[in-house]
Amino acid sequence: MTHAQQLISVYRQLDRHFGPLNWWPGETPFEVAVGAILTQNTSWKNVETAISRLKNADLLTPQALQNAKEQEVALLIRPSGYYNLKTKRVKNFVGFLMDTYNGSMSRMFQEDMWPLRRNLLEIKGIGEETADSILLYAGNKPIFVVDAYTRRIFTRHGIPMDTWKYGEIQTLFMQYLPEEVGVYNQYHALIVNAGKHYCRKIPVCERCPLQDMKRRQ
DNA sequence: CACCAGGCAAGTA
DNA sequence: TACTTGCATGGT
Repeated sequence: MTHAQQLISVYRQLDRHFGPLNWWPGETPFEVAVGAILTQNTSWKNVETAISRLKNADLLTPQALQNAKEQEVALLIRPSGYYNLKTKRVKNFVGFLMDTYNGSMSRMFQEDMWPLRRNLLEIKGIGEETADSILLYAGNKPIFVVDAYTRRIFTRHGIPMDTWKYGEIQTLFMQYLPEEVGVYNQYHALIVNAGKHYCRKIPVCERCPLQDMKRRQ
């Protein structure tokens, strides 16, 4: 079985199991971007709480966040963990958005995808996964998001991605999948769902939808 | 109690 | 280039 066939096979199995997931949970592109930063190495449940608290304080806009004091933001996003660090990271992104695009996400997404990705990566606190999550789920750009679940699921099912670089994994998916936003969107959402339910560090493999694949580790 | 969660940057060898 | 460490809350 080639890598291409495995990627397609996993997609089909997970898609049949979970159905359409319609990611990302978030009402606006800006909310999606903030969520992408807050969820770094943190459970989504905690991020939901933090996002709700920002909304209730009317701080979930670029303008409001830029004007807010660090201490106020930190207090509100406290449930998402690393709150001092993430306050700076969110403000770094907001500063870029305000300075470059007058706070407009739609203006930002008028840029071409790869140049914009390079610019996002220059922001302190935005790495490859966060940048790609913003591009795909806030901007509907055709880029594949790689995360810890991707490495773990495919390592356990025969492709040892745990030792691969981010770009190597991303290139594999983007080579062998149709270059469509809908496919990249759904695939990463499927992987996160599969990871949460069946492929945590402490494995829960009994009802794994990928039963027929050879499992390692 | 220990361990984990939809990472990232900075430091060291 | 390839590790290691700090960052922090809430759930299992």
